[in-house]
Amino acid sequence: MIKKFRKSPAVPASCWQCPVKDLTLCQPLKEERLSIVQTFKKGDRILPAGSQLFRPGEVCPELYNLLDGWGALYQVLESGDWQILGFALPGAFLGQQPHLDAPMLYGVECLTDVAVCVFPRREFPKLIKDRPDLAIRLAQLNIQATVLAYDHLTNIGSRSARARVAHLLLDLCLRVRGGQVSRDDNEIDIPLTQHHIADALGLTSVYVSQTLKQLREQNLLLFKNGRLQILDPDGLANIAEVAGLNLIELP
Amino acid sequence: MIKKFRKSPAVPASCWQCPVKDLTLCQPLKEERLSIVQTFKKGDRILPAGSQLFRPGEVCPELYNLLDGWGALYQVLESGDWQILGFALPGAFLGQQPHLDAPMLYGVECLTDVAVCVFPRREFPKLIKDRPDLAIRLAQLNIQATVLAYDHLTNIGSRSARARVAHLLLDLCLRVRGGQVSRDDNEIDIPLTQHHIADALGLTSVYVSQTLKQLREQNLLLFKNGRLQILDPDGLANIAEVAGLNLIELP
DNA sequence: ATAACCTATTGACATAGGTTGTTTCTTTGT
DNA sequence: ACAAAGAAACAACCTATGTCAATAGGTTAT
Repeated sequence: MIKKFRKSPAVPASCWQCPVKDLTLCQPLKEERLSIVQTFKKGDRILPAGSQLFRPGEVCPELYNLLDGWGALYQVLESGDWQILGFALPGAFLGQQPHLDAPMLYGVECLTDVAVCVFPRREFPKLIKDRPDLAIRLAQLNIQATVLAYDHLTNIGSRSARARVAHLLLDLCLRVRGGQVSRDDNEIDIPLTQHHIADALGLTSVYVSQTLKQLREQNLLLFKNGRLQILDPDGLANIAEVAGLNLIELP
Repeated sequence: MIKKFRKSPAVPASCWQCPVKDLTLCQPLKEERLSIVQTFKKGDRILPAGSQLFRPGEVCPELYNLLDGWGALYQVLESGDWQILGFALPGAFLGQQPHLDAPMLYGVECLTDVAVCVFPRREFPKLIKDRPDLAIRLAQLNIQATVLAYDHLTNIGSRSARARVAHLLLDLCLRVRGGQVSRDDNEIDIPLTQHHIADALGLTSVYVSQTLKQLREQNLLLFKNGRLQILDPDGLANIAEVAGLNLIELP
């Protein structure tokens, strides 16, 4: 767990002060209409790094807006292996499932201290019912999630270890920065251990270590203690075999 | 391409005769309300096996309801490698993207002759706007797609080749059958070559061949010419390391 | 019936990445 | 400041899967 560079998260006083109101489900709600959500939400919550927002197999009575911090979506198999499905950044809307009341098909672990806004699951359909803009926004968020998963899938399924690591780190960098990586302002916090990276990419942590060493020795990047520096964005993108199409920008 | 066992697809005379009207986007529309879609849709289309519904990178002016046949969603990388992201069965709603007008981030290839119902993309928001039930249904379909992608991800990222193959075939069998696999009625058409399976699972076709041979010699399954027989569902499920949670049932 | 082309099978060999274990470095808590 | 726990680094060895090449069977088109 890497906490060093992270401030502890705080919850907003109200929806109008919400730090992610323009990123998450609430995006379509302008000013006065935000009260819809303000009265619907169950409250806010702070969770410590390492805790579970919910676990696979568990019936979870809530849905969450990630306000601050990072989460990891994961599944675990019989063998005990973890697979990290993706990383959730502020603005992510978490906890949805095909069947509202079914046991969760995946879990979310907090990678940092985390602040979430909590919605009651059972009432949720009522919230979006008769609110087409919210329903449309929900559909859009879910497509984004699908496409993110597709890219991750391609990364794991078709690339070498080096390319996978390069691609993941570049991608995270872009998501944190909202689309831009420049050569000067290139240092960001990525609260992941090499083990997390390994679990996300279907590799071993020791091989991730070797791979990062390689990339470091080629002056492509530095990754140390949850801090990433992209030294050579173009070189990295090249190694990552980015087909141009695969870098998603989020609206 | 495997056509032998397949009948050629036909398009329905109208939405009321649509074979997938209760599976796809239109599910919430009962009887008379189906006319909404009937007047909105652009028409139907038949595509031959091997053709592309749309290609990655291309701007696609339409959205599709898969009426009959199978498709494969895929991405391709610089190196020329394919990654199959998932298989589309009748009822799938295809062509969505985070940005309506952007070049497609993935492609869809027809694995069999295929019939689709065509929607104009630009007008699509108008269709679901003010129709919360459709918007909600859309969101739900998209969650299903995400969860399917998650399972696929876990399969590729964490399992051995044997387990991957077993898992994929079991999963397809369940999707075709709508949730049930019995020991007697266990033979289904799966219009895939070993090469498709390899591309979906991040393996080589020659290794898939060896793996299938193994599974065959252990009397677990038979896969020949696009026809799959599950001989030992429990044994297979065991090999597939199914954590119980991972078998999705579609509503 | 023949040719051309996929698709699958098999075998020999190569390698990317896994495993295990030890050491060293950081971070965290007292 | 020190101890304990967690991350990372390094090395020696191993194996699951890939690569290449040759063969054979099926399917489609002429």
